[in-house]
Amino acid sequence: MNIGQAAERAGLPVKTLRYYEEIGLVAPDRQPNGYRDYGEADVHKLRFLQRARGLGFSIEDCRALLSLYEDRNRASADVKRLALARIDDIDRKLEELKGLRATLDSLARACRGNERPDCPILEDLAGGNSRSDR
Amino acid sequence: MNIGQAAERAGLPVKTLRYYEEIGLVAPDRQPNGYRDYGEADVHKLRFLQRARGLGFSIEDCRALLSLYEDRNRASADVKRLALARIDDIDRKLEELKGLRATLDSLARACRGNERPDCPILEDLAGGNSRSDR
DNA sequence: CCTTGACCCTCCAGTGACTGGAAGGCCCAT
DNA sequence: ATGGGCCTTCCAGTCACTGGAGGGTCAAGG
Repeated sequence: MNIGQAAERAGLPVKTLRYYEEIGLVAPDRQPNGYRDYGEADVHKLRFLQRARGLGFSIEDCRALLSLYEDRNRASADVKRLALARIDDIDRKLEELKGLRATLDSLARACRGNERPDCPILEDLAGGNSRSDR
Repeated sequence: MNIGQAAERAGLPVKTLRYYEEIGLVAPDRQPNGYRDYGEADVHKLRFLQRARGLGFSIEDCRALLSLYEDRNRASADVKRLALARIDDIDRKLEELKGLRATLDSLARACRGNERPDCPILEDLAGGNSRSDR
């Protein structure tokens, strides 16, 4: 099938499919007229990628996952290791974001948000550790 | 002062200072030998940027924040609005990450992680909505 | 005076994962 | 034969830097 239909079925933009071919992730056949010719197995791989990317795996992770998936004799331990590493990444990111949120929230709460020029948010940004480092 | 010292005091890499000059965020004077010459006010702005970037404000947000900061007559409401918008961004990101984490976690829990080739993680990635769409 | 090493300069290229657009070829229906 | 929709390649841009080449400047030590 043509790239448009494959993209539709994979839930990915056409541009992304071309990009994935360029970096060697999914390489479709070519029709005599030069059009890419995606088969069912390609669409399957693309869907796999769509989902894995959506779960935040990097392209390189996806490449590993895909080769694990292609080679059904590989141990599921490898895949599990990748998934657990992703969970750790996510946990770190969550902590970081929660910290940011708390800081911004306390700043916003302290800010009256009126017409007067003084603003605790700007003061904090300006001061760094406020007056504790002077 | 030279760029190296300014970078040190702002807690930013030298390359970043040059980049900030290039995009017109902080433009230091020049010494006769062509070296950048950062003053106290510049260092102040750089620290401001370091902190704001660390809180996840984009460069464009920072540009707005900085001009608000420079112009002390502006209302703090503008700043508060920016901060609240950032909090909303963070909340959305947190929800998204929690969802990803839950999916990965349930997948990893279901995976025995042994030598056998079957793996619920790969099966989920392959199947999309698993069997509900066949 | 010369060298060494730390610092500084500009300019160019690369990152990740696409995205947008130009310029042109192919296919099908009218 | 013409129009519209698909397809092709190639190039440039995104964001916020980061790395490196190739060279200039400065202060200290021999």
